[in-house]
Amino acid sequence: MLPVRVRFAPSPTGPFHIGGARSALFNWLFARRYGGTFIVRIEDTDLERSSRESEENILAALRWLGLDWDEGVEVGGPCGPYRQTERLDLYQRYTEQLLRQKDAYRCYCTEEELAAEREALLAKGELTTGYLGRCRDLSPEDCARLEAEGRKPAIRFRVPNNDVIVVKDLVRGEVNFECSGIGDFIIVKSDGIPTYNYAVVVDDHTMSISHVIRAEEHLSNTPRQILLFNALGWKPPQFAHVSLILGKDRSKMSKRHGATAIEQYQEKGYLPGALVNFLALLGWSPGGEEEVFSLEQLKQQFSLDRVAKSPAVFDLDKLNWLNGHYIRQAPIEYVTDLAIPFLEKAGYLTTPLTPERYEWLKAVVTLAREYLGCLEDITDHVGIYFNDRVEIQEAEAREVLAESQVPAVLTALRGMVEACPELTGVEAKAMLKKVGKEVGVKGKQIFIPVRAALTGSTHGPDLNQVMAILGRDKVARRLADALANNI
RNA sequence: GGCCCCAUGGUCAAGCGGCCUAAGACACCGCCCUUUCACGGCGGUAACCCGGGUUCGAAUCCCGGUGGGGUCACCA
Repeated sequence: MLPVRVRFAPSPTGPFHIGGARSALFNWLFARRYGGTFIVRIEDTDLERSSRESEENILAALRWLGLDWDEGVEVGGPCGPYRQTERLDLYQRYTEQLLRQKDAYRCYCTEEELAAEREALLAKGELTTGYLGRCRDLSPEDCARLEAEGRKPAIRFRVPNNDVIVVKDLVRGEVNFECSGIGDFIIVKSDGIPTYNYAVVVDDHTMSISHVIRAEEHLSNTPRQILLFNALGWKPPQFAHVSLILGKDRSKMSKRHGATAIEQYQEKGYLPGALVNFLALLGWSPGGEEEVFSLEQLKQQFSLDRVAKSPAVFDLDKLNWLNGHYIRQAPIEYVTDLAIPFLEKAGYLTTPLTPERYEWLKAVVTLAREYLGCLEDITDHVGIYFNDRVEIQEAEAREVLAESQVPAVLTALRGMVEACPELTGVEAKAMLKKVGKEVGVKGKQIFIPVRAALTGSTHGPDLNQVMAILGRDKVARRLADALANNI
């Protein structure tokens, strides 16, 4: 078997899409699983829309996800350059070959003419399938005349008439396409830049790509590419077309379905490991009952024959669950560090933090992370620790505070707290117990009002820990406020 | 519309002719744990798109229908 060489070949024309990330992941996993090479190539032949900025975004996102590449932009390699606009002379060489072989020809039709032609056919009720072939058999004299008019030719590939192209796909099996349904397509635009279908073939061959793993939207392009491979006398790589990621309404995932850019998930506080785990399970399954996998585990198990053929709906609920799981499992310092920017942005915090403050923050995050689907949500759960005054969150809290035993409970507790130099969780627990004895009430009658007085809510994390985090002074003051009916 | 792909619970999915009175996960519901909420544990509701074949036997194979999706650019 040939050495495995796979590539991820994004076009840097916008934010890095979740679907692109999954393609990248599958390629990376495949390379790592079989000891192959993972290549990143930039397909920037759309001069209008491509930008260095979005190229850098994509590369940064790849690194953030933990997907490193062996060859490609920035790292170099033996098959470079890895940006298509830097390989123009290469394409030109093969264009000349195709022209010479008469597998390609110059087309002088303008975009306007083609659009008009298409419209005319549509008006007659005939749906078009590709180019009609006006310039297919131009004589050298015709070409000279057209060029004298100032027309710049594009170059089209001459699709043979009655052939059938068979795509042997590793996930879909054999897929047949009639050439009659294809129509001569442009391989070099009139500005001399190759089109996607052409550049991809030259690059995949010259980079010795063994497997092309990409989204299903490219399946119908594949026969064109195979035609090109054949005309150039090259052996096509193996193909594997992975089904698309769909939005809730079952159409291709797009902006209107919510966040589609990797960057957005990063900004909301999703952990790269969780995202990778989630994406891997979208369209691929290891078969067992386990759902949580590290990148390391994934790369040991991944295989194309367990890739599903049917499209998958992006389920945010499941992502949130998985991400929450990662947030709860990860080392507390890691999660704390990731949470800091969100807390800063919410105005709860200013950095740098003193070591004491950082330790305190870790305790806050420890309690808060139990509730999180993503880090962004942490700000909804920490107000009680940062705010100066307590705000009643629910009517029930107010009702609880109005109960008859409450003044005695709060007064007793307040006395104990004020007499205590440093309030720890252990001490808080002991105090609450003692309050019960002194006042002669127990259980809920103590805990719920104390919680309400301290946090404005009747539920929340472990009360002892909450008290320890608030500290002696804040607890004492809040108890006093509650006693004075001041909240 | 032409061409192509796909079809198991609301969602992700296991299943690759008998082990299926169909796994697991998310979501949902109940119970337990707990001072409360969450986490966690236990349990529950819920699916083979339809119609024909093939076969002793079909969720699994074949054909047709229906439904969904993709693609038909001098975008990738």
